Amino acid sequence: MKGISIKDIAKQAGVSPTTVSFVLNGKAKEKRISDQVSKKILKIANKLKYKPNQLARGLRTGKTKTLGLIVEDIANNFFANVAKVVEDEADKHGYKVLYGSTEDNSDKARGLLEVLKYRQVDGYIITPTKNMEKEIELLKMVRKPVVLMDRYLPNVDSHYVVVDNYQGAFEATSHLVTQGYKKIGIITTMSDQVQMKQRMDGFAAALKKHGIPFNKTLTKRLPFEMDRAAHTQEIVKFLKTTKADAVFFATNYLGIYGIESIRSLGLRIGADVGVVSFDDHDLFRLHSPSITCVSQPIEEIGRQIVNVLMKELNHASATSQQLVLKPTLELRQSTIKETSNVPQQA
Amino acid sequence: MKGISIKDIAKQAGVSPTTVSFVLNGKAKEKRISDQVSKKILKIANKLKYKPNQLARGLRTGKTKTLGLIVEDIANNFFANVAKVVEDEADKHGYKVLYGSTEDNSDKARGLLEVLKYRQVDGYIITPTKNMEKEIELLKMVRKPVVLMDRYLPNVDSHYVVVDNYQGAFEATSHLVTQGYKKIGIITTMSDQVQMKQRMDGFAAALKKHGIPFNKTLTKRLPFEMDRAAHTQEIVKFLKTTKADAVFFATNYLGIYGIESIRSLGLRIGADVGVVSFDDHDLFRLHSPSITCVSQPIEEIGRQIVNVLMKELNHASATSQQLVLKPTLELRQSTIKETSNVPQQA
DNA sequence: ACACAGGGCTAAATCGATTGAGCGTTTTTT
DNA sequence: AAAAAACGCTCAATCGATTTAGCCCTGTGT
Repeated sequence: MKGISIKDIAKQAGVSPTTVSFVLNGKAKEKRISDQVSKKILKIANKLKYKPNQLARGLRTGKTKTLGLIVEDIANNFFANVAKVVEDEADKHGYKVLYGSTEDNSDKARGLLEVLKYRQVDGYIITPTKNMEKEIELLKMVRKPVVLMDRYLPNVDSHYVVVDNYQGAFEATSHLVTQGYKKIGIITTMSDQVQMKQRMDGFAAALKKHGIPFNKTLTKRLPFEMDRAAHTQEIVKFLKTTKADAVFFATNYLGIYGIESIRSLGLRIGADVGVVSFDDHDLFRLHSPSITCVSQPIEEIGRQIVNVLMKELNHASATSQQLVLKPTLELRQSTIKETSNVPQQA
Repeated sequence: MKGISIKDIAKQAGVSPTTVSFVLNGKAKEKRISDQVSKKILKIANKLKYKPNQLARGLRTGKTKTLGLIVEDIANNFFANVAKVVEDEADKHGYKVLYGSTEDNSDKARGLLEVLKYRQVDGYIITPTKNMEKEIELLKMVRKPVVLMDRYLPNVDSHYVVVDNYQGAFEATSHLVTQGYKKIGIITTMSDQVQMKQRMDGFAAALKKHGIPFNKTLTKRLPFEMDRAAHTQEIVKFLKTTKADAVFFATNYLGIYGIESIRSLGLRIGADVGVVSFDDHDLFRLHSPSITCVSQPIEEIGRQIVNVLMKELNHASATSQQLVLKPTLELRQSTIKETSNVPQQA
């Protein structure tokens, strides 16, 4: 039950393993192997359904045809969807994907990197956590292609694919203002990473532009590692004490917790509390009222990530590719203040 | 920037690579290596932060410490959550996970298996598609541990971890009946695989038990590969023509499409059309009205899968472990017919 | 007729770890 | 005191593919 090896082919063709290797790697011309022999080898390889042993090849070449995908949470809608696109795209290039979730925990992230390193993945797709600068630089040093996603590290010159978080938050917040909301709060994560900072900045800039003073008490930052109950509890407290009439939730899971919290207070989404969340989700689309959100172009994010990575794997480019894709503001009912909020199904 | 190898340690310790290998593999005693040398080697290995090259090791031993995870759709809530638990659990045993989605397409599944095979994964977690009997048997033949999930193949004796689909559907349907619904339909997939068959059977048995005749026109089967729009279109058509007063949706995505469809018709979920879906989802929990569903114990599913696989990897057992976990019926508002359906937030 | 240039292919080293066989020394057995 | 066993460790082959160096042969130029 062993696999077919290059030796088996060599034996059948009456040539050396070397020749077989040359032919199967498309170096027949370059290595001046005759067409006769070439064809014969190809035919036999086909007949035996030869598949190169990736371990052996990897051992020799250092290439494993494997990518490492480090996300914040593979169970999260956004990351799971990206993971799917990434898998699909990677597959087109003959790559497989090893994945792992950081839970936004730097130690876990470092552990993952460690494992992926000694598993010798060829390239990395990383949702970086705090203080990962050194690790990323190290990967650059050893010439391992890296593409950051969802966020990047301001002090590290690297490839990345993100969305325009500032713009997304700005539009979302502006929308809240133009819809007539006055006391607009933001609920975000403890993270002081760039994507959150930008969402915060976009939020603040939108308020400023519309002449609304930025009120620090209307800001709430919650740690990722808190559980659902604690999250909703905190959000409820926030809503009660601030009496905000609209909230911008800076990630999808905060949006979900937020909906839960607002409803548990008996407040009407839209009419009593305007809601916008970052990221789209089936829940946002189908909720009553439906939830306005900043939607990320997931397909394109995934495609571009792999795209950049493949370019690097083929021949490292001198300059970093830094793609900032445009998010879309999905206008829905959760930001309608005026009309009373009649559920669709009534 | 090369990694530390066993040779480097050997050199520093002034012993042969063989000795180092023995010590690092815990065979010091068995191979009668002195404590002195053992400790020295261990110390050096630690100092140099030696990490074995998995490729080399795999090439020699045939073990890659990698698992293959084949799911229907990694972007699907259920599978993504299982994937996360699987990754966590596998990690505890030093295993990494390669994943892939079948899209319920046998050819894609076969392709994935093929790739995983020549990547020499040590064990397989498979959500089988139609007609995969031969492939699974083949894996058994070559003594590769396999655990099926979500569904199993009736004609193949293999390990699996599933939920009691019959029971779940039975309870869900019984619940609909006792809530006063009379014309109960089921929307399921084209798949004639066991999990769907059992859900169908559980559905039918519940009707029968309550003296409701099974009406074939109240059954709708939709192909996985259809897109969202086509799905909702079909469901709308079904609802219009059958005038069903309740529907059991056999999977989470069908439930989601179903909610969309019912609402687009202006019908009230619960009051006009009772709804139960298989699988839980944030959307079901937070929808207005909230959606009654059959919830699968995801944590335990993931844990057991890895558990069974690890047992196999250590020493193949003679008998197949076939775990059927109990799902939970989450009672929510979508199956309340009597009271008019007031959204929570009103 | 002799050097030289391809042409067509192969031997052997290599990647890093594992492992069966075995070698010299000391200790125990009888 | 000779034989057997126990010690403590190493040699070299092996996994499968890649790759460098180079061998032998034929044909060309001078």
